[in-house]
Amino acid sequence: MNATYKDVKSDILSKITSGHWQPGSLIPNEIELAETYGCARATVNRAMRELADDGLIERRRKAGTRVRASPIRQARFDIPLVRREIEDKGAEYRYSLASRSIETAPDWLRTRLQLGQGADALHLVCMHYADGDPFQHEDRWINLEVLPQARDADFSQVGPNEWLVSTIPFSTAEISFSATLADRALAEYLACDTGAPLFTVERATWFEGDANTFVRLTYRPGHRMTTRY
Amino acid sequence: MNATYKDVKSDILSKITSGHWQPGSLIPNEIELAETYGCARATVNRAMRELADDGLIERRRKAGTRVRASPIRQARFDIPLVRREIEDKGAEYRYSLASRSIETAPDWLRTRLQLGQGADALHLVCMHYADGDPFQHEDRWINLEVLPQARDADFSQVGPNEWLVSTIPFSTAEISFSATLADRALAEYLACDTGAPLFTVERATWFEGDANTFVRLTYRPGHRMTTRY
DNA sequence: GAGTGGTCTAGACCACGTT
DNA sequence: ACGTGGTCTAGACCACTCT
Repeated sequence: MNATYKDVKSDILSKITSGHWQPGSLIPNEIELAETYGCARATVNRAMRELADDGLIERRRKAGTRVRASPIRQARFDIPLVRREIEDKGAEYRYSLASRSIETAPDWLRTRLQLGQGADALHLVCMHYADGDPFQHEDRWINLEVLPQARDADFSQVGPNEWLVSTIPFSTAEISFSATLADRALAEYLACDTGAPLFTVERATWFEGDANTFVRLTYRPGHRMTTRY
Repeated sequence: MNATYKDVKSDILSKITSGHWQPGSLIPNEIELAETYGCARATVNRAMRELADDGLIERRRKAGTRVRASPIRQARFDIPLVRREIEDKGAEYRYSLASRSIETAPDWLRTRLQLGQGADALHLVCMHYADGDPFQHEDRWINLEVLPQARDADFSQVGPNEWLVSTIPFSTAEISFSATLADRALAEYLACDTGAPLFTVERATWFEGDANTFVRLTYRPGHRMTTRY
């Protein structure tokens, strides 16, 4: 009696994980569950909605609620600023700007960001250090048509990431992970051997339909991105 | 008037993304918002709760609700079965078992899974193909103390992943991504050059406190994992 | 048509944390 | 102490979709 939505959720969850309710099987409807747990239907509804969001059950009007046959496993990763990533490990963060130039966007970038022909872009290469050791190499392009103020921004002290976050805090992004080989330039930046396998993150972000930046982040050898679910 | 929680959510969202409500600023409380939108407080509450879940706002009792200064960026990845990953691309899936043996768990595995000394583990090496081309190499260890039935399972037709999902459908996991170099064996399995950079996923899963499996999945060169947020 | 989940309401009480 | 969000309730109506 007087069950909270958390009580209901965890009880149903345990019925599922224990195998008491088999994958694919039908779960009692909300009214029955409300009676079972002695609570309001809205309380059951919230518990069930969260379980559905977590990918454990599948709900359809009229057809009812079923335990997912093969649960949708999803992992969530926090995408922190490099500075935080480093400082959270208790290391000292240092940033440096390696190069800065204004270029007409190369073809691959125009394709990636859907830019017009001859569009100007600010090209930055930066390094992020943890306790003095190379941690991450950043190769960034900023769309000057959308962000003309980047032309006058000073990136020698503050990284473009932090500048961007304060300039356009909310945007949609496409992010992708892959493995790349250290070429000679990268090897020098990251103080590793040429040919080392490097974990790489690429991110393109948009704000209200316009692409504003593309960045390729390459981590020092051995870097791992970890999460639990 | 008669606003739904989706109306409220998207209106608040646009006030944030447009910069109308600056990062760090205080949002009106639920009662005021309910009056503004002409709906019940519960409706506003649901909208705000979802925005908080999405990492856009920060809520604290008594202190009120604020736009996050630096939004928590989080990406969600679906972790599909390889079979689905391949079939969803419209390619034909093929599986093969390369080796199967029962071994005492090596030290690194015992550490990773917190196994006792001399624990037996089933060691499987498998390949997953897309349209006949190598797609993913799977190096898996299954804890036989927890899953003794794996000893008699036939992994020649069905991959261990699918077997595990149907055997212990729900478990917690630790997953990590990295880049590794193709050694000679991997290069042969994946039909690539030795020294190629390979995207690698490692996953350890637990069920009710007991580790049941550890797997290292290595993708063919050039593989990317992509998502939007 | 009918059963199920999806959502809204008006009100209530509680839990937390700031002041 | 008090203001805010967190949650619950009992009831209502609606939207979807299966039969």
